[in-house]
Amino acid sequence: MNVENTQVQMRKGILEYCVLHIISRGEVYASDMLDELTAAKMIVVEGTLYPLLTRLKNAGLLEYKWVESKSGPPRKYYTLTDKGSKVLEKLTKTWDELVHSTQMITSKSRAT
Amino acid sequence: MNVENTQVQMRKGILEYCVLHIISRGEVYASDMLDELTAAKMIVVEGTLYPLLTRLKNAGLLEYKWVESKSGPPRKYYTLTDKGSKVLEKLTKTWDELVHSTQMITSKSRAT
DNA sequence: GGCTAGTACTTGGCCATACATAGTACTTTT
DNA sequence: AAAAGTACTATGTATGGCCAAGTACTAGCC
Repeated sequence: MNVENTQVQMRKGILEYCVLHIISRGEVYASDMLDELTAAKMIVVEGTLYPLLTRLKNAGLLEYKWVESKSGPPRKYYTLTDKGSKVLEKLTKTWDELVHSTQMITSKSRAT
Repeated sequence: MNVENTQVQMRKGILEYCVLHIISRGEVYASDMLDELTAAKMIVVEGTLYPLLTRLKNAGLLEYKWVESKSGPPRKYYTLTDKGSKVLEKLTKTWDELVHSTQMITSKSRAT
């Protein structure tokens, strides 16, 4: 057990929420998302993002279409399904509650 | 894959942070922590909390002493070690950054 | 003394996700 | 045709939260 590992654990689940949110704003493909996640300092690597997208797609939250690219192989552009939108709503609520709960606990100061 | 599961995943790591914070405020035993976590709507069950405490203790972040109880078996009262305090500081930073990163992403609205 | 109920803590197994790493497929450049 | 770059796929590992069953101690009761 070390700090780095806990930091990894903290990201679990939250990444899924962020990815759904990014896709909800319009069609994107994986590298776009990686750029945005990296810009927000939400460190993610390919090996994490691609399997996540596949999981979300298999769960019926996403769909994609192939789009030809001018510089390389075709890309999968993702969009949210209705089901995906509903899940995103629930996750937003869950995340807000989690932040709130954590704040309730960590804002208390030492008893004297 | 379902929403409940993601909600469980979101708690990963965060729970550790909350537990360290609670202990940092003074000696407590497991049931006290369960009460506070439940009050903050951070749902936790025994089977999660006890193993977590054991992990943290084995990692040298916590220590405990047995204290006799008037109504049942003796209790383990936990306190933070120096190492535990340092880890708590790092996790506080990590958590704040994570909240900030998530906010950066989820506060963006749909592109038009 | 033996029995039940309640409290506190322990243990083993299951599952899902983040990550590392290696690999496939397509396009462009030289 | 070979090399380089981009996009996506596949496999295996580690970890933490949870469930469920179990152990151990105390108190109250007959």
